[in-house]
Amino acid sequence: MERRRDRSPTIVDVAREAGVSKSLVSLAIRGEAGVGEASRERILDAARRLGYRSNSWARSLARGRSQLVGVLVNDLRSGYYVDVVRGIEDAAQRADLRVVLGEGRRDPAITGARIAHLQQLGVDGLVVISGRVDPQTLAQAAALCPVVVVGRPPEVPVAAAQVSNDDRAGARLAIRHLVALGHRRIAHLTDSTRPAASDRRDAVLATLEEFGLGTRGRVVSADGAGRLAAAVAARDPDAPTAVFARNDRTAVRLLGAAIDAGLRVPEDLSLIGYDNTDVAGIVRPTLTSVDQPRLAMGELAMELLTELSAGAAPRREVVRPELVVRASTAPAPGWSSPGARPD
Amino acid sequence: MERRRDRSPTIVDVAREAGVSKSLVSLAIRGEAGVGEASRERILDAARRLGYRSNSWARSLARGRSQLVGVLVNDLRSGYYVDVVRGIEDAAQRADLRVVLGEGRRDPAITGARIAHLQQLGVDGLVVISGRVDPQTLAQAAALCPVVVVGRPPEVPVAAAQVSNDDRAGARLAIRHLVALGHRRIAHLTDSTRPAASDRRDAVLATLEEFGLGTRGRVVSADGAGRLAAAVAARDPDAPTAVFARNDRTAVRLLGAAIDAGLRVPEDLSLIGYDNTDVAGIVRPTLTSVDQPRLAMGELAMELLTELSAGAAPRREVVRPELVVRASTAPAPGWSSPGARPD
DNA sequence: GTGAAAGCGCTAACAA
DNA sequence: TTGTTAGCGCTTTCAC
Repeated sequence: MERRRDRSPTIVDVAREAGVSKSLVSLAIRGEAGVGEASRERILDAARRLGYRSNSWARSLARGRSQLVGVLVNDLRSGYYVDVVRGIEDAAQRADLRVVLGEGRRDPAITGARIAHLQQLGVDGLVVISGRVDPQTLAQAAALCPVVVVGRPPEVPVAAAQVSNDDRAGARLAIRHLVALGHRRIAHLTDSTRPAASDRRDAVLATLEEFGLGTRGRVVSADGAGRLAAAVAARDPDAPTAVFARNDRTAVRLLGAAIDAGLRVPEDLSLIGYDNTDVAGIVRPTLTSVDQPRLAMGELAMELLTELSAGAAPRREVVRPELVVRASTAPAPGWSSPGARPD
Repeated sequence: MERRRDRSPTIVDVAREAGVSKSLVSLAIRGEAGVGEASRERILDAARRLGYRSNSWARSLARGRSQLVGVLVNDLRSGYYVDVVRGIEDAAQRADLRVVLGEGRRDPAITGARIAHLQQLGVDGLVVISGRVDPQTLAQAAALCPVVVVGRPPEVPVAAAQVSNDDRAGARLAIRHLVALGHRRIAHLTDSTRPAASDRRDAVLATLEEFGLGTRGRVVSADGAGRLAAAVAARDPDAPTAVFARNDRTAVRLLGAAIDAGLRVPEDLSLIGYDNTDVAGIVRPTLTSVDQPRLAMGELAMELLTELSAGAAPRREVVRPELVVRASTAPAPGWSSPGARPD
């Protein structure tokens, strides 16, 4: 009963062609020890002649694993995720694993569906790079296979490992940089209450307080970017001279609004983003931003995944962000020499 | 011989629990007809109780296909590819297929490896969205499963279907727009000789010629963006007043160089990109760009793939680009009223 | 070093 | 409507 007229060759065909048993072919093809030099030669040769291609469905079925790691990213348009993925891919390659990718499109429902799909595929492990994933989705996923979370979703199952950056430290870097430049009215532009965002916000307020710079009205919703720019343009005495946005996306949107409002950046308004994505180097002025070591985070994620698969307890790693100073930040208007550095 | 201590339940377990045979379970779970209402109920119930999850390796192995379509994109950072993927995913969902994604990182070698990997996975079909793929790679791929190419690699195997946009038409749109704005010295910024790029270039030159606007020195290499900006800034009488770049990436790089050189865009220099990616709306001034209907192209690709899988002959579809006018193009310096439109 | 045989979990023909 | 059985292509004991 041949299903397909010209089925592709199997180890049985190779075995017949080489005049050996199929078990030997299996060993030879995987490069296992315990095959005579002569047989090995004949087998590999026969395989080549026949154009043999190993069937991964059968292999996975027989071995009970696939050598596949699934990676779910929140949004492919953001260079942030893509860089983490590359870190993962590089590490995976070294571990002789293959990566399959899925995108959640910033939607928890789609994210859940894609995660289910990846697990359906039979991945040996899963890396979820998204803050937009329901705790329940994540818990279910972690029950099925090793899971590493990169970033900070609302909740991380106890069984899962995690890689994240120190958001409080990152926010402090940004605020201290602005204070050092003489800024006194500093606003934080944010639109989210998820852990990363709220930590950044808390750290902003704490740091402002530390410097005795009132915190009232210093947190602005991201959709108020236009109003904020207008206020600065109108020389509102309460308007900030510098803004730290929760990420580059938000910062770039404000930059657009500021330019549209006729402001000069950084002369009239300094601006800092977060994530140091490629767009930060593309816009003008180029954007000062807090950098997360994305490639390293990806590689770290694979490391944690490997540990988990080996049965180790899940670890949580926090990496340190760094400030990358570009052209969007300058001394506050009227600020001359920066006496003692505030830090 | 149990390999894993707590192996997950199989149809056999479900069958035992429901007191029926495993074939009936198989039918019931897939929702096939020919299962008694009572049995179906009992089976699904048992499956739920046991937490049964169908094993896709076994299913694929038994059925000879995976319901998977592989998608290879050139570069995930570009919104262009991502949008095409979304079109594909939407169409795939309707056809009850799942998408697995791979990235070629703008490198033919990596692209080849990823394509091989996707086929190793046993995809039923493959969509390659990349101009950066070797003819040989593509030919090998097309020999293994149905392949649809989106875009214009150097060569497309006869067995493969293709979706592309009319690059000549797109280039004409751009040039005509600039001519209509009174520009007479128009340059084309390009750095590639692959089919799409060279068609755009040819169409640019042909269109300039059509309008009697000399073509000498009108094609500038992309890495000459800085020099070009400098020439404009120096008021070189030969310098262009408008530039059509081969894509948004290149256009945005030139925009940066222009701003860095102290130029005002579009007052001193008009600028058009190609692809209408998200970055076009993000930079300031916003970028006029030639739009390819990416979502539709993705859906079309899935359509062609379905046809191919059904045994139809491969088709080549060419879609029409459109010009999206934004803020980076303005009348040429000294140009007053645009008499009769040149088109 | 090599071969025989029993699975892996599922589908699909065929019988009942 | 339901059960039986023979694969799908590979891995992995266990004999030889």
